[in-house]
Formats: sequence, C-alpha cells, structure tokens
Amino acid sequence: MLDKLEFLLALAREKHFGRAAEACGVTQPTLSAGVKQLEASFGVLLVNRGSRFQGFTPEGDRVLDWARRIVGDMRAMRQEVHSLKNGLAGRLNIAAIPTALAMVETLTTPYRARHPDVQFTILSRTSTEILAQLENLEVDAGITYLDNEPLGRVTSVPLYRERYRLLVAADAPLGDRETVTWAEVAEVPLCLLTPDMQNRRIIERLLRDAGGDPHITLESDSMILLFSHVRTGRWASVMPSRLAATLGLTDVLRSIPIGNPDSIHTIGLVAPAREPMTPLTAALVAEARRVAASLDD
Amino acid sequence: MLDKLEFLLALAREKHFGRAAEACGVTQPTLSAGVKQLEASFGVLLVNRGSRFQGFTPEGDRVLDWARRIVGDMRAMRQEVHSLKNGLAGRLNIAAIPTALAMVETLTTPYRARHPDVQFTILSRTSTEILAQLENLEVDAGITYLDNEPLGRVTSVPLYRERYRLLVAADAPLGDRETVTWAEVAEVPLCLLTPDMQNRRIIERLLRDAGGDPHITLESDSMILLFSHVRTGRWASVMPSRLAATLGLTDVLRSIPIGNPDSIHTIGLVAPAREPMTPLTAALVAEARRVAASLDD
DNA sequence: ATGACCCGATAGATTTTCTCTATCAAAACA
DNA sequence: TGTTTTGATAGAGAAAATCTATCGGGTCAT
Repeated sequence: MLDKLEFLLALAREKHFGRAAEACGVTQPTLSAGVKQLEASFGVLLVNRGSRFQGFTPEGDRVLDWARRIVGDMRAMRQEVHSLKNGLAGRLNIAAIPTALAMVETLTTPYRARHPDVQFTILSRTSTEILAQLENLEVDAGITYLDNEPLGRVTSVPLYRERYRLLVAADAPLGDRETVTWAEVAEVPLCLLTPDMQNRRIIERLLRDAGGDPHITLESDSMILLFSHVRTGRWASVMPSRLAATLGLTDVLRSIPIGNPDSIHTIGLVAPAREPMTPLTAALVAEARRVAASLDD
Repeated sequence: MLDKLEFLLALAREKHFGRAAEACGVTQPTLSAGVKQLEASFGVLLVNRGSRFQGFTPEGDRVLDWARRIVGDMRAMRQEVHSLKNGLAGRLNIAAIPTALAMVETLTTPYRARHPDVQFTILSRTSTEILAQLENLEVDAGITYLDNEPLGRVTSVPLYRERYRLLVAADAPLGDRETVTWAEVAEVPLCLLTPDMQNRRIIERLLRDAGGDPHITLESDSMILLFSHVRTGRWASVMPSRLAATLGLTDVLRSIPIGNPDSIHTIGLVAPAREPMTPLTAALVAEARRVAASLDD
C-alpha cells in the first residue's frame, strides 16, 4: 500500500500516468492499477480522468497530503535506522536559486567535514520550483528567498541578506563610480536572469521603483552565462555582492555597491516542517544555524 | 510493508510472537517472517530473541516509534477520507479510569447528538494502562488523571477536579456528620479499588498524610461491586463526588464531603499528540473542550 | 472532416510474494 | 529428566503484483 502512495506522489508531480510510472520504475498499467486500488480501498475517486490526467479530486488532495507525510516519515525512519548503524550517510538533495549557488559551499563544506559519508546533489531551480519540489519530497532542502512568497509548511533558517552590486567595466558608463543608485543603474543595458526567476523580478522591481525603465539586453537562466558575458567588459549586470565576489573580478571589471534603497531580501535554508526531520536534513539545518551567524554581513 | 509495521506494534504490546500473531489475525510463522523481513530491509536486528521474546534492540525501539506514527497516520488518513464522503462515522475507542466512568456520558451524549453514526467502545482501565494503550494505538483517547504521572506525547483537555466524599450509612460512625476530615475517615474500614488503581493510591496517600492508618476491608477493580456493597449500609467507601451523585443515594446512605485537605487531582481527556488527529478523535477533543467549561464545579 | 497520435484503461500470462500447515530445536520449567 | 512453551524453518498452495500487448476515446493538425 505504501508503494501505491508513492505512485500518487509521482502522479502529483508528473501529472501524467506514463511519466509517473516511469519515475517509479514501473509500467503505466501497474501505476494505473495501483491508483485504482487506492481508490477502491478508500471507496472514493482520487483522480479526475477523461482519457487523460485531469487533476485530483478533493479527496485525492487530502490523500496526497497524507501520502507526502507518510512517505516522508517512512524515508526518515529508514534513514534514521541506517545512520544509527553506520553514522550519517546517504545523499542529500538540495535545490538552490541561481544567485545562491555560490554560497552553498559554505554549508556543504563544513557539513562534509563533519559527515564525510554524505553525498550531495545540488540543483539550480527557481524559488517556486524549490517550494514545489520540497512539497513533493523531490528534494530534502532548498535555499531560496524567505520573505517573499508564502513558504508553506517548512522550517526555515535565515542565512544572509542579498545586497546588490552593479558589475560593469571600468571604462563603461558608471564604471568609475564608488557607488551608484538604482535610478542610475536603470539607465544601463543589463544582463539578467530570465523573468521566471525571482531575482530578476526583484531587481526589475527595484529599478522600476527608482523610476527607471530597464533595458534587459540579454537574459538567461544560467549565472555562468551571464557572468561570462559580463567579464568581457562589454556587458553589465546586477548581482548579489557575495556572488560577484565568488565569481571574481578582472582588471576591467568592477563591482559597485548600489545604494538607496539598500535591498532587504533574506535568503535562507528551507526544509520540510516534519518533526523529527530525517537525520541528514536535521544535520543540514544545524549546519545552517551555525553558518548563519558567521555570514551576517 | 505497512502490515509488517503493524506486526511490530502488536509484538510490542503482546511481547509474544504467538499472541501478537493472533492479535493481527495471522499465524505465528507469518508474523515471524514479517519481522524478519523488516530486519532484512533495515539491515539491523530489531528484536532480541533467544528462543523467546526478549524485547527490542535500540534500533527496534526507534522503528517502533516511527511505526506507531506511520500506522496512526495511515488510520487517520483512511478515517478522514471516509468522513469526507460519509460524514463522521466509525468507532471511537475510549479508555477511562473507573472513577471517571460515570462522567463519560457527559462527553458521549452531546457527541452522539452531533454525530449519530459514530459508535463507541469504552473500556475501564487503570491510568497506566490507559497511557500504554494510547501509545500503542489500541484506544483513540483516554480519560484519566492529568497531573500525576508523566503523560508522554499526548494532548490533554482538563475536564474536572476529583473531590472526594465519604459514603456511609446514616447510622454508622460519622454517618451523622455534615463534613468529615481525612483523619476521621482513616478510622473507618473502607471498600476501595485495588492498589493498581491510581485512585486507590491517591486516597490512601491522603489518609496517611492525615496521620491515619487505613483499614481496607474490601477491594475490587469494579466500582459497581464497591457501590453494591456500600449501598447495603453495612460498608463504607470514599468516592469522587460526581460518581457518588451518579450512583445515587438511598435512605440509609449518605455522601459526606471530606475537607482538609481538599483534593486537587484533575481528570481530563487525553489523546495521542498527532497533528492532525483522526477526525473522530478531533471531534471528541472539541467536545471535551466544550464540556470542560460546564463541568467546572 | 479525417487521419495520426497521445493517453490511459483493459486482458491475460507470468512471476513474485505472502500465508498457511507441519515440524523442529532450544530453552524454561517442574 | 521428561514436559511444555516458544520461536524458527521448510515446503506447498494461494494470492498479488507486474509485465506485454492491445484497445478505445480524445486531441490536434492538416
């Protein structure tokens, strides 16, 4: 019956019987039968179908909620027992927003020092994807904005505040300044993330609030791509200060603080609000609490 | 795998493979195989055996803890989905201490008025049994002392305070008094519950604290038995006032308040601290909250 | 309108898993 | 030392889950 609940979870995230089956490592008829069996055991339809997946019934949504919890607990149990025998080991799946990717190492490095047998999978995702994947148990934890959208049932640990800098060549407009304002930045053509990224929306909002009408000459979902353009000195961008520092500056490239208004978006670790958490996740949250203090700038 | 967890729960309460199997409705080899299968899947021994059951390993205890939770959630899920379709229905298992039996109707009567399709099983148990059965998911809720022994992981709703009265014939010693003291009661031979009952221990403590050396001429685990003796007018007992009132007084039988010290033991509803609770249990807790106010005497 | 395709349900065969009966060996007990 | 109790084991039979193959209803593009 437990595997049937997993079928349901897969169906919730794939919204497609065939793909959900593949994700579970079974064939589509098996998954269909499993769902049908759940429905029979509850005596209620869980999924609306009409020759294709059409979402869940209200009862289905409730079952889904329980299924997430039960499957999560099952995994936590296995992990806990395993680590009682072998110490902390396994794989930790983390999803982070692109602008936070560069700081993930401040968590993973001390974590790995403490627990060398833990392996990591770290994915670059949008903030909304992170919350969805957290909900569906696809990742163990996320690193994203804490103070913007409603977070749902998660525990969160603030890590740092995103402060923005203009990355621009020294000989370009504004390149000689000690600080710039958002209004001034709005005059410069910029390379930014794609609009599905919250960071892009935040920066665009800041530019507009300062009265500007930003020109986004190039957009991408990859910070590496953005930076590789900026470092030529022929493009400009706005990045969190920490990220700019990590990527490194060249002779021609300057990183200029943007003041007025100073930004206020807090970024932190989020993990499913389950009590108790899986040992791996609990250790990550503990690490985040430790790191949070040292990051406060 | 879920049924295997149920096997483990049964084993925890029966401490005997054969009886646990019977409780699960399977044969002993099936249960043995189930437990062995769990152990294989975790890669750890869960049960210490040496030709007979010898308790759980530390890992077994942890798994047991999770199993309780997961099995409980599974049941809650089924119940919730069922009540989404059919309204609140099913069976509510309640365990109550003997001295509280008479007040259970103040909960069940309004509950039944609201939810006529719910059936009740109400068992008379000692306070320690209640906590154990709550832990093992054998009952949905208990009515017991709230302020004496550590309660464990439960949510509790205070219902009323137990005040004691001397039940005695009018023509017996003390029978003509308006109030009596514990010291005086200690001089009278009493019918009380057996010493495994907390009520007995409480009363005995009160008697001794007042300097008395109580004579218990008759003891039983049944309040009916005690009362049937007392109502003859030839025996005396100490009972909570509410219980005495319910059982009714006869011409010869008087119920005399015992003062100095006034007693202070709170009795309330306890239910497993699970969020969310099963719908049936949640409704019972709600009912208890409602009733609590009206009971305050 | 119609043909191609996508999606999920269904049928039947096969494999796997589960559960039972019967029996055994070890420990406890008398 | 015999008897009982308790849990493990073996093997047969039953039940279940899963697979392959196929069907039929919708959708979409031409």
